Amino acid sequence: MPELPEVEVVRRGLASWVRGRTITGVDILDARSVRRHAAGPEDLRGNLEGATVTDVARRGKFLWLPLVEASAGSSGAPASTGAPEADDGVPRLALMAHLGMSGQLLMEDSHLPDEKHLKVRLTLSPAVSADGTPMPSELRFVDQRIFGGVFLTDLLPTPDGAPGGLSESGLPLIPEEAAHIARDPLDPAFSFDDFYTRLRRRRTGIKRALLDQGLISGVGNIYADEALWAAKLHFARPTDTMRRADALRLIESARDVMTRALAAGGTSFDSLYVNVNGASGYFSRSLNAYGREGEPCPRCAAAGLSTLIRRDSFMNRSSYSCPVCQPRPRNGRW
DNA sequence: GAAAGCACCTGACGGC
DNA sequence: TGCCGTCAGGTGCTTT
Repeated sequence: MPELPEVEVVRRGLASWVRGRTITGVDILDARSVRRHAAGPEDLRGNLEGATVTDVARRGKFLWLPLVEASAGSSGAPASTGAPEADDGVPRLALMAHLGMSGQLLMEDSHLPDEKHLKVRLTLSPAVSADGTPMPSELRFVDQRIFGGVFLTDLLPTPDGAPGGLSESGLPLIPEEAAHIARDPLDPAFSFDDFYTRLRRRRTGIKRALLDQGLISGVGNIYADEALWAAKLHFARPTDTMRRADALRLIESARDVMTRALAAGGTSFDSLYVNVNGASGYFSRSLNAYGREGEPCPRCAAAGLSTLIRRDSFMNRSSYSCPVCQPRPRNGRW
């Protein structure tokens, strides 16, 4: 299941394949995967055909391809988003993608058979690699559970003038649909002070806050559990009791676990997450708490204790923690 | 306005 | 063998 490291692996993989290429064909095989494009599949197709991809950017788990449209009037396609037409090479539109639970963005040659859950296919203009070999001609969006999708959105200037997301170009542009998403711990523009100030204003538990993409992005259930385990914090710890040192330790833990996951190519439990070349990551082997119910807590084991990781139901999903390292409060005091 | 609950969705898996 | 229920979980919408 893709979280921030997995999406970043995909972004880096895609960047080398699609920058500067023009979309020459669009096949929408399942309208449910483009349901967030309010104007419908035909409008999406009309706007994409002839557009050129300038970059691949990401904020949190949202990924987008900034687009320079074909010259005004050449395609006859309506500009459904209302973005001003311009011919200055600056992208005004972006193709947004969210992988949801099971989405994949794959670069493949056209002769390869369609995947069982292929939803959208973009055919790209021919290009060759630095070594002269032809690049794959298709960008495919594959999604088994259909929690993800692709849609078109306007690009807006960022309020602070900082890059809208991680990308090679670093343009200060952000898709309208991602403007509410906070920056993630790996983003150079992430502000711990801002995060901590907003965290203290919340009246909820720390894990629920970690999963709120408007407060901090990129953290999903897996890395929330791993970061909380590393920081020795219980998932239900009230946010307004979080000391600055607690919050700092938590953010550094999240940053550390996601950096290591990124280096390992992401976390894969099954075939639902793969990179743009279809390969799985290896970080699941390095998880300390998530998915390890009934197994010894590594930290307790190192101290000679035989504590077992427990699983609790939380927010209609599972939460894994160590009852000794991450204790519940005593007498209501944290 | 903020927090919490729920629907969406498909495949794997266990129990009968 | 086949059916049914449960589980997995990110996001947006609805309810409180």
